[in-house]
Amino acid sequence: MSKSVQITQSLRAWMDVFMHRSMRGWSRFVKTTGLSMQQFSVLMQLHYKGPCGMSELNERGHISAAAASQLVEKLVQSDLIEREEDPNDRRAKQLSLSRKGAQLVEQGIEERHRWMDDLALNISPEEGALVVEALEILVRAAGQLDEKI
Amino acid sequence: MSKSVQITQSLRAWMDVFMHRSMRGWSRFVKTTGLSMQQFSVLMQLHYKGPCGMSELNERGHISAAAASQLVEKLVQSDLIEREEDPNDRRAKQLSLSRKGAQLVEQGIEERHRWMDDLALNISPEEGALVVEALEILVRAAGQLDEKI
DNA sequence: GCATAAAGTAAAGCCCGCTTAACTAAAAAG
DNA sequence: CTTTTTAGTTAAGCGGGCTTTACTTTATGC
Repeated sequence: MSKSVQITQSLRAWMDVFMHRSMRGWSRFVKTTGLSMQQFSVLMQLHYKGPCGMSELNERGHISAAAASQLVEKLVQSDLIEREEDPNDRRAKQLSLSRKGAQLVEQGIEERHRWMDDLALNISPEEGALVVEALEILVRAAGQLDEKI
Repeated sequence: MSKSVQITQSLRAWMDVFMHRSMRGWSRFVKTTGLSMQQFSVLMQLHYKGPCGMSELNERGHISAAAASQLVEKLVQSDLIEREEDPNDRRAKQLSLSRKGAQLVEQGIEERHRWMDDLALNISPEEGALVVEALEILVRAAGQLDEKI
């Protein structure tokens, strides 16, 4: 078996294990919040990409402006995000996470991270060094991939 | 920084990169199929766990029997799964992927694997050996985690 | 300045997926 | 053999989320 095929296969095997676990945990968590996936992904977006206007939201989420407006309305009602007028363009709104929204996102991330932590406990220190090195390589490679797009 | 904290942090960093990429790709793919997430997850379940009856479906999916029945009905209509009477218990049904359903699942998995393959291209052979070794450790550790539950 | 474009909202309507409740058919229990 | 339980379906109804259309308000182009 060639080197590159071997890498590919290892990555695929790991992906299968990983996806299965994390997807299940994730959708379970989102369910407990009472929010829809869409709603939660708006929160995640605000967390990772920072505050933005309505238009960014509907473009990135591939939904209509009206849909985005209604989505946001609910999140504002639930006190999870804040919607303020943009001082530079009074038509536009600035959306940002409220304290409560930020906490919820943090909690979700924590949730996702939990089994990573459990996993770490099943790895010996010697193996750990190897794993750390390998993951750094992977994260770097993933970054290079993004640049190329 | 202690060894175990370092492992944890590397795992978390990788998870963030990985989840972001794969979730986005996945939901995009599912959208192209025209199926809902629920519907697709039934297909995935049949793929990974093999044929099963209706009751397994609603228990595993945390939905009512009625919901499962309707879900399955649509998938049968779309010719993605097959529903046959269980010869041993004529009340029960055996659900299995149709040829078309299996192809769709394969396609979805292929889709998920694609960027793993691109990633492999950004890794040198020397790094690759390290990565392969590390991923094997991780898959094994994940397996041990499952056993403990 | 006036027409046009852009940002967002409101309302009406549609489709989807879920739930409950009632039902059929078969198996198990007694 | 009758009763009860189990597997699954059907139908009615609700709510969510989306779209379209119409509208308001603000900015931009000529």
